[in-house]
Amino acid sequence: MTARRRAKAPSQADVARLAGVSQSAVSRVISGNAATARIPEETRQRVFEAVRELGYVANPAARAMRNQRNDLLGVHTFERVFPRASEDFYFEFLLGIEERAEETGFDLVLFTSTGSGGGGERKIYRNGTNRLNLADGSILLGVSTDRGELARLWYEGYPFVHIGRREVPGAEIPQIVPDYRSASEQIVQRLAEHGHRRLGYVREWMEMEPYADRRVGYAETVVRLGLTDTSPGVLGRVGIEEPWLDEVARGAVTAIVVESVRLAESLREQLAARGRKIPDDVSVAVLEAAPADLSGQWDSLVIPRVEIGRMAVDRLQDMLADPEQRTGSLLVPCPLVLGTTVATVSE
Amino acid sequence: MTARRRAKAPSQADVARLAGVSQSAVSRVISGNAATARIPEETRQRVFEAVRELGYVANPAARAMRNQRNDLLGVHTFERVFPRASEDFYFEFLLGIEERAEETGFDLVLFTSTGSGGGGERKIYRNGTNRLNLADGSILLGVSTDRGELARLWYEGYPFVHIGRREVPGAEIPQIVPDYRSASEQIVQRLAEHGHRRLGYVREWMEMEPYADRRVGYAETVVRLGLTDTSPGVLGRVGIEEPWLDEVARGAVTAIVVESVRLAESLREQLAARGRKIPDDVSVAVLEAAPADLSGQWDSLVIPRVEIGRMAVDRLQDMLADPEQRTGSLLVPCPLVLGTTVATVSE
DNA sequence: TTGAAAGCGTTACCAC
DNA sequence: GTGGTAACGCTTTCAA
Repeated sequence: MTARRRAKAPSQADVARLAGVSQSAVSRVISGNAATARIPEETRQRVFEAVRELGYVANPAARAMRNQRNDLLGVHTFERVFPRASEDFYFEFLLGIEERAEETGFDLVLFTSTGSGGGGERKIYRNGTNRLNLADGSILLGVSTDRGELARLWYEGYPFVHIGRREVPGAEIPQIVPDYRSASEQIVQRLAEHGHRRLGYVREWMEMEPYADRRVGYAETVVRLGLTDTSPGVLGRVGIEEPWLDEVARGAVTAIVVESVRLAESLREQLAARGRKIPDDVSVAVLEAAPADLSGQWDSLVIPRVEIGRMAVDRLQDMLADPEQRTGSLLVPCPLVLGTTVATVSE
Repeated sequence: MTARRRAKAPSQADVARLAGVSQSAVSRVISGNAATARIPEETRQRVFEAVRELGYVANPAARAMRNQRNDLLGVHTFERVFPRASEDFYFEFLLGIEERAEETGFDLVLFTSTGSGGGGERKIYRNGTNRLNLADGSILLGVSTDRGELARLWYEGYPFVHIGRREVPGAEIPQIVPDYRSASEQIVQRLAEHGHRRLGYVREWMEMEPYADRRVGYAETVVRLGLTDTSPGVLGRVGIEEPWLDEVARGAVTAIVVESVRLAESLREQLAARGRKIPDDVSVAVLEAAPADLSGQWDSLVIPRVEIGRMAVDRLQDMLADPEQRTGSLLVPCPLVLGTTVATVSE
């Protein structure tokens, strides 16, 4: 047995010739609903026999061209999907996307070619052509700095969903968005319930929407509950400042809300250097998903990534089924994680 | 600004009409090598202007049909790519595949639709049609129980590479194979160098090729170096048997080679229950990649998964470039990991 | 019930 | 240099 030299894949025409029927008959037997034009059993058999003999398989490109669809869902990440760093941001989204794609009978295209080559940011449009077009619709995820691309994509009417919030002026991009704002509200509320009235806020350097949401949720709730916050972070200053830390050590605030685990860890260290402990002296809550580690579990929140991936697939398929559904986003609740870093205020 | 209702994507014909040139001119300007048929700068400009105005983007299906290629690499896994279990078998292969695909400008199709729906085994052929065809060529990975599918795929001349060894009678499937045989040889050799002469072998229940390779490598080297093995495992009996363990505890063997971490852990426990410690009383080496854990690092081997993924992409692209290269596999060395579970024989 | 033929959007060949 | 045109493989309409 030797492999056939991939000469020319047999076409329906070949099958038709062998079976002694017309090409359209072959098409109808193979993919057409045999119901529409009932083919006599005997003809069907002849066709199937020829198919088997020739090893015919449909040419997907031709099908796609004719049908104007693919059953292909695109996944575009603005950074590499599988980063080498173990801190694997996309993985869980992909988990959900794959699960749901499998369940609904779609294949997935990972747009990797669009890379600029050097591992930098990936672009959707490259020399005028848009690879995403290959798929019926796409799920976009990651940090896109170039909003113009998103706007253009949306304007052109290409069906896509964005995972994570991204505002683009003039375009109502359908998004699946973790509800950081409400999660932040709940966290502040919980701190208040534990008797905390003087809070602090530590922000990351990023200015992306997900952070904006957290900040709005925090700030609003502080005001609504009549709490106070005079920390540098709430004014827009990034990171942890020394003079403020000294004030914290002196008891200026009883609870701190931090945007990331990274900053929270750093905060813990610097407080320790001043002889202050979490949560005995200061309570701390983190506004992102935080794994439990050696020193306990941060009070934090859950980002239901798998579920978000699944929702994105469903949302996209709704769009494909009904082009009217071109806009409309989904807000996904982020449950709180009760950890060991928030205590009732002692005073 | 409101999104265009995805009416009909503009085609080259539309562009040609607007620019007042022929359709073939448009094609040449856009994708044809402008060198072949030098287009005057002024014509090019007109075309580009029309492209911009219409928001034209090439139709990939038509291109694929015409060019008989896609620049799409398929990835077919016989099980779900992203398993929910954290023990993520495919992940590192994918890492390498993605890296290399990006570097070489190919996109990736993940064939998820071929699932039987229930999370069971995925099939390549379903009701006569072969989804893999969508991609220029594919990388297959995982445990395929149905060798007939592989044989058919190969016979039909579809370009693919298999990650991991899989023998299919009559088909010379190109494979990227971790060299377990040679790794096993080296491990036995190393045990011999540490003075071990009476060895034992513990095997998994699986009968797949990768295990066969390990067993051959082990058995051959035991014979070649004049060592002895009278363990149940070397005779083909699966797992760890009680009576044999008792013999081990009595000193019947000084070193044991185990096919998996799972079995090695179990072995450690059962030896401990008999008051025997690794490596003080018995040395143990594992024939798979073993993470360091609390009780130290198993003497084991490295499976260079990322590298294997990258090699698979390259191998596949060689096949695409030159259809003569339809056969030919690559053996990838698995370096040894020197751990803490092999000691020099004390007697 | 079956077949002929048009058309999907692209590229490449061959005249002009 | 440029434009017509055939061809890629498929589905579907329209006749027979």
